[in-house]
This record gives sequence, C-alpha cells and structure tokens, in this order.
Amino acid sequence: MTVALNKTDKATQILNGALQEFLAHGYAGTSMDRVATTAGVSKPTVYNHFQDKEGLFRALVQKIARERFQIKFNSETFGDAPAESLPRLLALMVDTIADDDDYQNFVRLVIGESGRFPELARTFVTYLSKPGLELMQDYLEQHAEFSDADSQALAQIIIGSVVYMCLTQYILHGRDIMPLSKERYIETMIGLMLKSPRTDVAHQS
Amino acid sequence: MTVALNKTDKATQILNGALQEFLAHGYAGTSMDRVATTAGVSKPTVYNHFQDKEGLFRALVQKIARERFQIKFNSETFGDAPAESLPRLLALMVDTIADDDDYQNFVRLVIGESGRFPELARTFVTYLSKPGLELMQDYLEQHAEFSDADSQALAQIIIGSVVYMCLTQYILHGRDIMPLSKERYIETMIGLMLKSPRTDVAHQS
DNA sequence: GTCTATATCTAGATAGAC
DNA sequence: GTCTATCTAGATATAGAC
Repeated sequence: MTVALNKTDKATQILNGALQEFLAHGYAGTSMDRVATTAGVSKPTVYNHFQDKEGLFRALVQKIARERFQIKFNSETFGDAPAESLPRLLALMVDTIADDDDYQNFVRLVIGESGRFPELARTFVTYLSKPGLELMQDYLEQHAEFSDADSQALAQIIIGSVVYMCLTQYILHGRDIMPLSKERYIETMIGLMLKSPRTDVAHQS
Repeated sequence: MTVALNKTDKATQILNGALQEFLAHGYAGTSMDRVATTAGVSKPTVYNHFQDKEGLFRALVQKIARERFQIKFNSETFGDAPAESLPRLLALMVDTIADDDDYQNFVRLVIGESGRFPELARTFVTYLSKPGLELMQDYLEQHAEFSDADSQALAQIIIGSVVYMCLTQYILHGRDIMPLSKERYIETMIGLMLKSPRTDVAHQS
C-alpha cells in the first residue's frame, strides 16, 4: 500500500541528494558514497533505483531541466509599450539568473559536461534556452515596432546579451574586472531596440 | 648547461600533456597518471615541477589563458565603413570560436570549474573576455556612427550575442534545436546597429 | 632531476542477509 | 527493497635508487 509511495519518496530523495552533490562537485567530482549519504539512504539503494553513476546523472539533469528551472512567466505578462515593458522583461531575466545560485551551478555543470554528455546539453537547450528564446520572440512579434525584423534572430541577440552579462558578471565572477550594471545594460539595449526603424541605411542608401 | 633548457622542456612537455587531458576529461576526471603518460614523463617528475594536481591545473589555465588563446588582431584591421567592416569583424569572431575545438573545450573547462576555481574564471575574464570587449569597444569608438552610445555597454551587448550564438550552437550542440546561421545572425545585428540614431523614440517623443 | 616501486586511500559497484 | 560488509580498480602522492 505504501510501497509505491515509499518508492517514489526514495527516488526523489536520491535525486535531491544527487542534485546537491553534482551541483557542488561536478560529475567526476561526485562520489556515489556521498550521494547516498546526502540522500539519507545506503549505496545499494541508489544502485537499485539507478543503473549506475551515468544513469543517475542523466536522469537528474533531464528531470531538473524539465521541471525545476522551467520559465514560469509568458510574454503576455509584458503587453504594454516596449519602452516600459522591455526593460521590465530584461530586468526580470537578469534577476532570475543573478539571484539563483542553484541555477548558476546548474549552468556550470551542463556547460562543463557538454563535451562528454552532448545529449544533456541538448536537453538543456530544448527545455531552457529554447523556451526563453520563444518567450522573447513572442514578445517581439506582439509589438508592431519590431515587426519588420527577423524576430528569431533578434530574439537570440537580445537573450544572448542577457545571458552573456550573467555569465561574465556572476558565473565567471567578473564584476570587478568588466563591470556593467543591470541598469546601464538595459538602458543601452533599449536604446538599440527603439531607434527609428531602418530606412535601408544598412544597404548604403 | 643544458639543465635550464631541459627543465623548460620538461615543464612545457608536462603542461602540454596536462592540457590535452584536462580539456578532454575535466579537472576531476583527469588523473595524474594519465597526465604523466601523455606528457611522456613519470609521475614523480610531474610532482617535481608542480606542487600537486591543483597547482598544475592553476598553472596550466593561467598560462593557456595568457598565451595560447589571446586575440591576435586589433580594431584597426577593421577601419572602413561599418556596413562592411562590422560584418567582417563579427564573422571573424564567430569563425574563430566555431573552428577551434580546443578553445570550445577550454571554455567548457573554465565555466565548469568556475564555482570551485573562481580565480581561474577571473583570469579567463581578464585575459580573454576583456580584451575581446575592448577590441569591440575600440572599434565602436573609431566609428562616428556609434559615438552617441555607451560604447562599453554596447560592446558587451554585441560580444554577448556573438558568444551566446557560439555557446548554444557549438558548445551546447544546439544547432538542430535552435538553428541560427551566421549570416542571419550578422545581418540582423547589422540591421540593429545601423538604424538611424535615436531621435528620442525611447522616451515616447 | 628523473625514474621504479609502492603506500594509502577512496572510487564505483555488488553479494548476500533480512 | 533495503541494508552491512566487501571486492577490485584506480586515484593522489611519495620513498629511495640512480
């Protein structure tokens, strides 16, 4: 009766322990001993639920990418004039990353292992990068100001600048070396986005 | 007489072996045994030149960041009209990253270890990210079209979009999931950059 | 300075009791 | 299904000969 419940609990327990350990020590730096201890179970129990270390790691990363770090908001939250809503959207994206140590460590882990676990990197792109991109793309397409642009490419450029900022400032600890405040970044980005639509200056009118 | 020479050779030999191993297997996944074998020396020789595994890793990353992956060109190479020179500069940056597997693995390694070796991440920012940023900033400041912008923030936005593209497409293997060709990216970026300078649209004129 | 050989420990994974 | 106890391999690091 409580069997199914207990089984689920143990699996969740193990995944929670594994998450802590892998986030803190990386894939190769994590031992199954410590996973078991942190999860509060014995090592054979871990191996009873997951085939081996690789299997546990794969299951963990896929679960976390699909469930825990999913985007919680959508583009309709940001419906009004871009001069106001775009700064809000960008600030929310920066803050969401900057305030979440677990997410930063998850990014470190996935990028660090992306050479040895390419399919996990693709899971990350599918469930985290792409939805973020689509959110931005939807936003752009809902605003007439940007209708003449390649919204997919433009969305990648905007998201890219947000992510790079978080990468250098927080993940790579570069705040003192390459300082850039959120405010300055956003103001400059808005300036770029809200210039007059092009009159074919790009093709030397 | 040949002592100094030999010592240098051995140290270089060890660093070369260590580079291969760390790039392929990460920090924790690399064994000193394999470093020694790949370098063609014995293990005690490795320990004779470097205090321990951490010391070797730190020396290696710092050397590689300072020497091997330094930017080889400067902004004066791109002196003419932005409509032509900016696409060339962006394409060169993308290609430089896309064609260099070692560099991609170095990025994976540094980001992956940035939580446990923050000072190495800062070395990376200092010797690789920042010079790239300054190259772009110099370029922007040499062109009157961009003189009214915050060139440092703008440079981070541009570099950020380049790096993010390389990160998702190549490092995270996302080409099939979030496709974006170099040409489409560059064309869109140029379109953004070469719009008419703002006439205060941003503040709802 | 460099090697062979080794000490010591901890890793991933499992056998077998319950 | 879960545990205690254990196997085996491979890890970091070094002692001691040359």
